[in-house]
Parts: sequence; structure tokens; C-alpha cells
Amino acid sequence: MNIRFEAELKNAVAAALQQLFNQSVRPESVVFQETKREFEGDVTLVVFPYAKPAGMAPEGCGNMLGEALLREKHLIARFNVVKGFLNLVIAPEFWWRYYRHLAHDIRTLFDPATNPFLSPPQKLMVEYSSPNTNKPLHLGHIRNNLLGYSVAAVLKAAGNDVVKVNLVNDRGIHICKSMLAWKKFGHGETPASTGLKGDHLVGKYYVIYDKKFKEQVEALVQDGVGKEEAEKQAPLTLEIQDMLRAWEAGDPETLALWKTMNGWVYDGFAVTYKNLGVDFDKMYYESETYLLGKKLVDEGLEKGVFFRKEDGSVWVDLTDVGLDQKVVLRADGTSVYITQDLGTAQLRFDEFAALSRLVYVVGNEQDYHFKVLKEIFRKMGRPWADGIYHLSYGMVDLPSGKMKSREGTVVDADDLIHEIVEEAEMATKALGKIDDFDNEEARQLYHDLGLGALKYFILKVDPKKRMLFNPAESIDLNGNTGPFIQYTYARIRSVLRKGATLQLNASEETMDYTMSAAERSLVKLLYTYPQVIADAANALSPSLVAAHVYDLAKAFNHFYHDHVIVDDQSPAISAFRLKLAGMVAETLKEGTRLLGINVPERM
RNA sequence: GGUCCCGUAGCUCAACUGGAUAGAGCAUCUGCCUUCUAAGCAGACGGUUUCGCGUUCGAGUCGCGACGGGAUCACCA
Repeated sequence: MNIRFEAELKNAVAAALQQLFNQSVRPESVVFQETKREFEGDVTLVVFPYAKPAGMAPEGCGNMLGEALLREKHLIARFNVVKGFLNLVIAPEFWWRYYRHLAHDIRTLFDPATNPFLSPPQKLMVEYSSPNTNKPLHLGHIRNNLLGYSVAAVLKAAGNDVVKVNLVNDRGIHICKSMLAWKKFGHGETPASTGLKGDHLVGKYYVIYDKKFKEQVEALVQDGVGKEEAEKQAPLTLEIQDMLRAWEAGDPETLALWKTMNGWVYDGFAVTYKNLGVDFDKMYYESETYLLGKKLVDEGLEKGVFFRKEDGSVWVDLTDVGLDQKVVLRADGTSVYITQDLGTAQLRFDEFAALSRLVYVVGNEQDYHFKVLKEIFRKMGRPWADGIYHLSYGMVDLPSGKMKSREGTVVDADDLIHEIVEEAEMATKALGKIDDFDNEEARQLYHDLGLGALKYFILKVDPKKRMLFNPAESIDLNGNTGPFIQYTYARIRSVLRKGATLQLNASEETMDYTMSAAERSLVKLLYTYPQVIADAANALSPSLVAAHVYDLAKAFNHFYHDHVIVDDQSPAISAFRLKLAGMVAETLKEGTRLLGINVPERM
């Protein structure tokens, strides 16, 4: 007998439709929805689509279907019809059977092999983070990193083989700006000499470059030079171009400086990544990949996908698919951004055989770019072109609007992490529940809680949507938040510790007992978990996991409020409730793990 | 201007391929800690889903239009 009812119930509906109304529908096409809270039932069948061809009123149709399904005695206990909605009450024995199944080993709930909703496993790559090495990470990067990490975790939980990669933008004119400014105005400063985090030190010189450059332009404009011309003539413009040329020519002194300063940045990033809890299986550096792609340009020319203009530049014409003409190689033969991306995509599909999907976690400001990238590969006849997927997430706005570095409204990643952890510390100390923790334990807890709050806050929002972050109000620790879920976990662990003193054993679980509504709803939420994982993997949306984990925590607290779990007067019921609570805890832990959130034993 | 995305309670967000009386949290107000963690629970208040027309048995969801917001249209990355 199947441990899940979906397939059986769908078959039963299809059979009943055939028998009652001579309608043939495929069982897979039958869909149930969760019954609304105000009606009795577990699942609901919308009968409108079947009533019409049957030439019946929806109510009558619903009643006839209900009667027919009632014959599945072991599955359906009773039903009711409201308008065109057939609400089915799943038999209590079913929930008991499912509970026992999970109680035997809760890990099966998280095992892709036993999840019937998943599509076949694939080899996937997720690219995320992809920072520039000229300034520290900010709030926008935080959303990117948290999303990329979580999406990869969800895809893995859905049974896929996932490679996490990071493509570091470590070269180019913008990198040279920090280098040049440091060289000219840095007086040999280092992270060690200043106590500054490496990425912040380099970012400081990026800002200095910009400032000095503007001063030079302004001076020229005062002398009557036009603005555009002034920008071209500015001494820094000439110097920076020299530096880029020197870098590309392999000038030892320039390369040495580049390595040193990038090293500082990587040390800084490593700290931020560690704090965020994100990691990568493979790093790509643009300094190593920026020359790739030129071969593809040649190939495209041969195939007639690209064409060369008189000045020597190479273009692709995408007007037939509603896009424009785009440059893929400059007149001087050097690469543009998309040339590199063509190269790295090809490289990855070459390196990882059987890679069926390459997911780019990149902001929606690059929607157009990725349309072009994908379309070029289509035109070049790459069979994997459709596997290129741009996970386009919305920008993070501040109450004042978009973050603007020039206006100093950028929310720095390290600052934000520091503040939220500090806030978690204050809230925890105010409650005074962990006074016996040593320093290290306490520090770890504050970190987990602060990051739990931050991660949940960001990941609960649908990736596609832009979101608003208000630094002044910061992040709540109550209500629909990470710490709420962490709290629920810690609360369960606490009950389990108490329960352990009772020395119950599982055989005392009873079947005579009728589950309360709250208990049944917990079992049902566990039952739904595999479906949620499948949905989240399909949609590449951790927010679905976040929502479910929240529902589960909420339902547990409701249950907790009006049930006594550990009661030495009724060992059988205690055993059942402890087991159930334990399963909820494990599911909270697993779900939050997919969001990159740690749950504490105590808080 | 062309193309694309978005508009849901005062605020931040939900609502699976169109389904029932659009749900949570925050904020405001009420109750509940000498019993397993009150970062909790229960309740109240709060909506013409920006507006209009259309398709449908049924529209926050689909189509058209208006209004409002954003992104993008570089031999930048």
C-alpha cells in the first residue's frame, strides 16, 4: 500500500468520473487543493470543470463524486460539498499510518529517492556572488549570495548534482582604478598598517580615484574644456589606460601590485563569506577567462551567425527575435563583456559533461544581457543553449530608493552583519535565558540568531520581486522571522530534554487515541514537505521553503500552547507527542538548513 | 521614445497551473507566564487587490487601455 494518497485518490476520481458521467480524464490531470480553514476537510476537489460537461449543477455533481469516493473507506472518512467544492476528510487511520512511517525514520522525509514529486536528477551548475575586486560587498550582494547558496541547497535536496561556482571579476579598468589611486596616494598603506579589512581598504582607494578624477575634470572644465573632452584629457584617464595596457602586457610591477591588492580583497571577502556561511565548489577568475570567447566569435563568423562591419568590429543581429544588433568583438579585436560570457559558458559545458542547466544568479538589471547570451548560443546551434537560465532577482531598495554609492547610501555587508548580530545579542541578554553559556557559546548563538534573522528576512521574499530593506527599523526578531523558527526549534529541544527523563519508549504510542486537530495539522504539514521541496526546486524559490517552515513552526506553537507533551500520567500519549515534536524539530532543522540558517539547542 | 518588469491592509510580504468569505507579520488595542522556553498563544482593528473595459460558471492571477514606479536600450562591466 502506498504511503501517500495522491495517486490513489486521483485514480479514484478519474474512475468515478468515468463511471458516473462517462467522462474520461487522465488521473494526473486531477488536482486537489488544500481545504480552506473554515471548512471541514483535508483536500478539496474543484468540481466546476467536471460539472459543466456532465450537464449538472456543481453541488449535485460534487455529492455524487463524494459518494463514489466514500467507497475508498480506508482513505476517505467523509465529505461535504459547498457550492462547487468537494471537501474530503482523509481517514484518521491514514494519518496514523503516515505518522508511523515517519516515526520509523524521519530522514526519509528529506530523502529525494522517496520523494514522488521530483523530476529526474540532473547535473546543474549555479553561479552566484560574482563580485568585483574593487570594493567591499553590500546589501545587494547579500541577497545574491544568500539566494545562490539557498537555491543550490534546495536543488541538492531535490536530488540534483549541483556545482556552485563563483566568477570573480578581478581585472579590467575598474580594478586598475583602485590600484592607481593606491599607488599615487596610498603611502604604502596595508590592511595590517591601517587595521582595515582588505576589501574595505581597496574600496577606499576606488573612491579616492573617483574623487581625484572628478577634481581633474572639473579643473579642465573651468579652463573652458567641454565635459566629455575633459574626461578624455584628464591625466588620470591617460594613466589608467597605461596601467590597463601594462597589465595586459604582463608588466611585472603592475601584476605584482594587482596580486597584492586582490589578495587583500580576497582575505576580506573570505571573512564576509564565512560570516554569511556561503561557499563554492569552484572559482573562476576573469583574468583567466577574459580571452575565451574569441574562438566562438570566429566560429560564429564562419557559420554566418555574426558579421563584420567595415571598421572590423563583429556583430550579431538579433532583430529577428525582437532584440537588437549587439557587438561581440570590438574593432580593435578586444573582447567585450558578452564575449567573455560566451567563452565561460562554453568552457563550463565542456568541463562538466552532462551539465543540463547553468543557473546564473544575477540581478534583473541584466535581463537583456542574458536574453542575448542565450539567443546567440541558440543561433550557434548549441544543444545546451536552453539550459542557460538567468535567475533574475529583484533589486533591494532602501526607503530612500536605490542604493547609490556616490550618495553614500550603500548598506555595507559587513556593517549590516555586525549590527544585526549585535541586535540579536541585546535581545538575548534582555531575556537572560542563557546566563550559563560561556563566551564562545554565546557568541555563536548571537551570530546564528542575527544571521537567521537576516537570511530569513531576505529569503522569504520571492526572488523575482524587488524588496525593500529599511536599515533604520532593522530586522524584527518576533513574528514571521528567522528567530521565531529558531526559537520554536530550541523550545522543542527543551521539551525533548525533559521528555528524556521519563524513559518512555516508542511502543507506548497508541492508535486508539484520536489525534487532535492541532496534532493532525502537524502531521499534514510534514506530509506536505516533499511537495514543497519539489515546488521550490522547480521555481528556484527558497521563499516557498521559508513559508512552509514558518507554517510548521506556527502550527507547533499553537499545538504546544494547549497540549501537555510530557505527562507521566499518560505515557502513551506523551510518547506520541514527544515523537511528533521531535519530527517537527528535525523538519524545521532541515528546512532552515536549506535557507542557510542554523538552529540552536537553546536560546 | 522602443522593449521588459512591477502596483495587494498604515508598513513589509503571502496567495500552487484562474477557484470558496484575499492570508501572515509589524504597528495599534484586549486577554494569557508559581506547571514542558511568553523571541510564545488567543482575540480586536485594518482591503473597491492603482483605475477602467473585456474573456470566463468564476479574475489579485488572463487580454486591452489609462495612471504610477523601476530596469534596460554603450565598441562599460
